[in-house]
Amino acid sequence: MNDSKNKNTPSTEPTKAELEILQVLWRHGPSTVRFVNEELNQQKREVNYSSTLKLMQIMFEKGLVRRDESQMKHKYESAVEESVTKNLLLNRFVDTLYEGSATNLMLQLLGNKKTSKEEIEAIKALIRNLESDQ
Amino acid sequence: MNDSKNKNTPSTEPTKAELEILQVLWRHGPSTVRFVNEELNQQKREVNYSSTLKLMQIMFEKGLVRRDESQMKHKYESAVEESVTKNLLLNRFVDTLYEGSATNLMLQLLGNKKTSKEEIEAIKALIRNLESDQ
DNA sequence: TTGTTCGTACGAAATATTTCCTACCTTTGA
DNA sequence: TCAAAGGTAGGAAATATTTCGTACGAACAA
Repeated sequence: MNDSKNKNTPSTEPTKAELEILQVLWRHGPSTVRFVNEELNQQKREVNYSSTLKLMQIMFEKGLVRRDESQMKHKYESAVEESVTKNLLLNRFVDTLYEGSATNLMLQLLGNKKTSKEEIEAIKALIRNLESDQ
Repeated sequence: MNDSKNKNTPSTEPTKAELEILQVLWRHGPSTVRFVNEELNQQKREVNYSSTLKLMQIMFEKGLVRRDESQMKHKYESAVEESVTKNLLLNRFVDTLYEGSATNLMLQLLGNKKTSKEEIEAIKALIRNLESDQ
């Protein structure tokens, strides 16, 4: 089944390369292939224009993006919501690595050297807000 | 460069299937191929014995696992530490999806429907402990 | 001893994903 | 008008990953 009409949930998980493209679209809104390609080259790595084009065409077929073909330079935009997609990936991640337990992930995060003191502070503040809201 | 001598950091990211095998090894310690294969079939999905074997041989070449060949039934064990590997994957995940910000990930996690009330409670408790420790 | 079971090794096929070449059309500027 | 620049489409190659068939040796039971 293909739920390309469903604006939210990607029927198929975006691959790594597809995710990079989605990020550009989420950040910049409707964009041409050339723009996306230039962003990728600038932000990530060398990619040939036609590679980006092909990928975006595939994403179109999968329903991951919509496109406006009224102009020659097609405008592509994400067909899946950022938060929903990230949530999906996050859940999958937590399921496979932390037995589905967000707490386990948290523990890892808080013990993680890459998580700075400021980050931990921010997280604590976040929790305090949640607590007072209740 | 191949750091298979380094007990901790995988030189190459484990793939999805490799990760499944590592999980079994982490949970059960040194195991035979047959045991791992049976675990996978029970916990995850149908896999042919020789597929599991092949994968574990590849992991051996990559230095992801060590093996004891003194018996005919080789015993494999993880050559990469669970927490280190998970940390690596977690960091990569946070980098690609949340601009490297653990806080951003937290926000997503706390707003996530799949994260139960109990989970959130546990996280809060966790933070309270951290606070009082300081 | 001999056949059956269970092990390893390894090539190769099957899939999934990514990259790029090439054809061909449209736009634009000299 | 026409060449150059820039678009799309799509096939096919290149890679990465996963799966499995098959050969062959060791162990074991009849």
